[in-house]
Amino acid sequence: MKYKIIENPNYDDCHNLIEEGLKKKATILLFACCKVSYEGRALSELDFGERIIMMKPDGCFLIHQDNKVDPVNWQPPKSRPKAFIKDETLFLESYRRSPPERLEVQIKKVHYASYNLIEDYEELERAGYEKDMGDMIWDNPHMIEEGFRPTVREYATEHGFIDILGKDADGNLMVLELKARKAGIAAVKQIRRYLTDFENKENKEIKGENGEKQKIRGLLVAPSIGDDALELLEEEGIEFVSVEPPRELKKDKKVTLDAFK
Amino acid sequence: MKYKIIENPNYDDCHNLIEEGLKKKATILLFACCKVSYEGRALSELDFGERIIMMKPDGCFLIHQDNKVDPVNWQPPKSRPKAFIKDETLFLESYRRSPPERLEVQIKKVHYASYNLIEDYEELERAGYEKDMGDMIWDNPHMIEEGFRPTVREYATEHGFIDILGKDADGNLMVLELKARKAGIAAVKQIRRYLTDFENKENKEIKGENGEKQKIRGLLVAPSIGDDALELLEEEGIEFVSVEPPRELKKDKKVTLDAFK
DNA sequence: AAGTCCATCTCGTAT
DNA sequence: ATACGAGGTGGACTT
Repeated sequence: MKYKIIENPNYDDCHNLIEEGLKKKATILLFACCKVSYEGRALSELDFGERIIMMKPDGCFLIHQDNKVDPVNWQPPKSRPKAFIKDETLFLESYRRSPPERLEVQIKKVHYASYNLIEDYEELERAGYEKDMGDMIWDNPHMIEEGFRPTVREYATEHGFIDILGKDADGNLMVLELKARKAGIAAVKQIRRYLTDFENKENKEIKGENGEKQKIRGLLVAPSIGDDALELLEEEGIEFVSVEPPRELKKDKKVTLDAFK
Repeated sequence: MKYKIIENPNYDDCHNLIEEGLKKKATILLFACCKVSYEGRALSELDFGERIIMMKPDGCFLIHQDNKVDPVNWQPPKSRPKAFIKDETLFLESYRRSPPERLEVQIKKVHYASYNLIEDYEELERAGYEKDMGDMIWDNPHMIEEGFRPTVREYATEHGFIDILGKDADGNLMVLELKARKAGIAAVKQIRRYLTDFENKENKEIKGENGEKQKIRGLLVAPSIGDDALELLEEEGIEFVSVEPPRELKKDKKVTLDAFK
């Protein structure tokens, strides 16, 4: 059986269904009037009201009000769920060891409860992220400028990792900072810090292979840039290159899997 | 009626229930096998699998797999939901104007569907946050040190807002950065930037009211600090004060409400 | 509408 | 286990 629903259950029946759902590694759903207490990284109380309660087989515990994307209270994966009856009242509990966190739900009235044996073998395929941009530029450096040769990705500096490091046609060092969304002031400052790292280490002018002088160029690569960020960027002598994050999903993996059927 | 559930519905019946739920401003729940496409700030595809779908009356749209706290796909509040049948298949859609985003769910099989008229007038009461710490220190400055007098909160600098600005018993300027959780390197760097702002503006030594020399002291106030952050902090001459965020819920509001019953 | 910053951020990944 | 950073961050608040 794929799922089980009981409507208007008493505490005992609901308790049994939850226990059964937990044992079967099912996802449990309740529409119930409840009161919620949380203590852990912070502290919270939510007085009685109707909510949707979800308990997933990985230990997640979610309590959703009738608005917002985020649950009003929750516990993360690997938390330990429990249901028990005390003083003739049904309680749900979820406990986490580290950091120590406890969620307690006092149930006043259950409208219905269900457990669901979910079959899902798919993972989300996504595109349009910073990493995708990095892959694309690494494979097509000319989209930054003719003659650009990327040499290192995630180059470690004192202030963090430089997304892409390379050289231009004249052998000047290029420091690329990628952003998959509109770039703000923070991104410009980040490049500034990377450049300072190089200045500190080996002075701004570096000797090239043939002994000629080399510059260090800072580039912000993003689909667009905010006005204030643009202003700061120009002051700092940093360059901006507009690149849209790639919006292509790789279907290759799926084709390969299909071939095994 | 508080809710309505239909089990193993055909597309038409499910479509009708969703339409009815949307019209009644209910929260809709489905346990269904579906395929999900998203295009907007990024791009994603999720092939057929069983999921829990939730549509809230504020326009939220959530698709939950059987793990993780976060939904695998979603739309934020104020998105426009729609259900329609095309090519004898049920589709759900949610559209958002700005930024333009569209979520499309192709339904293969609905195990059950429900709408739920949720009554909930409570809001979460919470404590243990940075703001609570700020309130507490503002009202009890001696917990930082004897003679500390806070003067400004959220003081604007070039690099952001200083949580609390004040003076010590000797009239030296104090820059407080608050963290409600264990402080990391980022917090130390943040204080460093604030101090630099002052150095740039008026040099590190500032004249006091009586012309005597004044120092600027940077303080990191948090329940604890990481080892690497502590190291950096000592190098930078910044001080650390251990303060736990307050963990008291204000119940006054509730008492007042009870009095009206 | 756009920017700023906190969060029980979550979640992945590397150490 | 911890540290670090990205995210369709979300959400509250300010401009």
